[in-house]
Amino acid sequence: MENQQAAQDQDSGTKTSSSSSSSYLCRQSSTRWTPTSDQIRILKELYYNNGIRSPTADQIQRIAARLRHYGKIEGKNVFYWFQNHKARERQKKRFTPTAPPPPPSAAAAAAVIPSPFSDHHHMHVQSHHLPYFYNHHHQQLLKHHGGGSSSSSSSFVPVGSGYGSVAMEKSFRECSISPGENRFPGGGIHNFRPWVGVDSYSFNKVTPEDETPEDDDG
Amino acid sequence: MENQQAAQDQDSGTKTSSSSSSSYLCRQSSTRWTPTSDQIRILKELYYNNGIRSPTADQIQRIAARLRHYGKIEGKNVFYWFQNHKARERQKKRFTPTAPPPPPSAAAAAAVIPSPFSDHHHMHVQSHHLPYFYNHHHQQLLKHHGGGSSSSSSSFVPVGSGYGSVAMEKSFRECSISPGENRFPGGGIHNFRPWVGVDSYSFNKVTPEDETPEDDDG
DNA sequence: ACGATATGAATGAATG
DNA sequence: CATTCATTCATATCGT
Repeated sequence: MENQQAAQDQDSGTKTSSSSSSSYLCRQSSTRWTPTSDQIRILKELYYNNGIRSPTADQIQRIAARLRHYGKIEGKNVFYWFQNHKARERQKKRFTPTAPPPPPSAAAAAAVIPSPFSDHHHMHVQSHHLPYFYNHHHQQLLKHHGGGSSSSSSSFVPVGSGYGSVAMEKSFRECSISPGENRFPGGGIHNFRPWVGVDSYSFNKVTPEDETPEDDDG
Repeated sequence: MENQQAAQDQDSGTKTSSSSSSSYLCRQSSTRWTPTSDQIRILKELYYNNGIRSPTADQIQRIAARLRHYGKIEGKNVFYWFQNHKARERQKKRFTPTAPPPPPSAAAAAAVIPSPFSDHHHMHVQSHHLPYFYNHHHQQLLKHHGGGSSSSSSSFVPVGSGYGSVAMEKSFRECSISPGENRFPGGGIHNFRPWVGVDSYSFNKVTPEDETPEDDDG
């Protein structure tokens, strides 16, 4: 799963199909980050072996810097990856009431815990035909270098220096095309994206549980 | 919906037989979940009659438990089904720019409900309903996910409301993070993105092709 | 058999 | 952190 195409996205690497003679010009220049196999491998290692679930800003920077050797990647990609990975694991656990793990109160249990849901990932090269024809545009991302923080963590200790708890509240997460003096006062304000502001809806999830599982809906 | 047939029942997907041995080395998870007619019927009932679009983990368990009576099913299947169903319906709506009389009231939402009772798609009936062209350019609708009703009540709820008034505007995504001068105060705890920090001074590109930030692990 | 479509599955990204 | 959306891949099935 964690590997669908694993294309080289650091450059305009044209994905060449190594199966059919048809010249499929698969697009990989999507807007989203397409992690490479190596990146996935490292991320998983950090996740399972190191037990990193919610890396701090410091860790994210370093991880992104390291993963950049294998392809274009930004800090936010790392952040999202961990967020998603953790969230999905939890989510899958919620879906399946099978084996509710009792809290062993052991925080050091950072072992390789496979997903109770599907720990297999397909390893193919997605060399198929084009699903449909689509016009792609080139979304060239800005190129920025990574920070050169020499913390030199050991091979096993967490990459983090122990920043503390990152609350990571709601902040505007992206797009700063307008290079203004966007400084954030220490008062603690919630920044909203200037280009959006119509997401307010009156409805809210009621989380109903009054569903009769027998014949109410039938 | 090229519905297959209710044959596999609780047994695993043995209906595939994998007659055509493709050159693909990986068959992923083999047979994916093939919902039975009863399962689909119930799912659609829950979707249309009950207005469940995004069931909570709690409901997913219950639904899966109930549907398991008609065949092997897991929580993830229910989850994916609702996710996909909702997404596809929205997708179809998106790709219908012609002759869609704009239903002003929520009553129109009920109009789009294709009568789950009469619409037994046991075989391949009603399979052709939309040409389903895929010539979508990168124009997306405004993100306004307000379909979080998930009302499991037996009462009929006007689901689907909120898809009418869309401005069809989208801002650029993936604008990279170059905030410019915005740097976070040392004592700041609010609104800081872990993935940024090094980009703060990215305005002054010192190394355009920098690749080796440091050695954290090695 | 091939192509197209329908649809399950996966995941990056975003919001609340 | 939970939930949702958008996009894409994978594949079963049908139409030709």
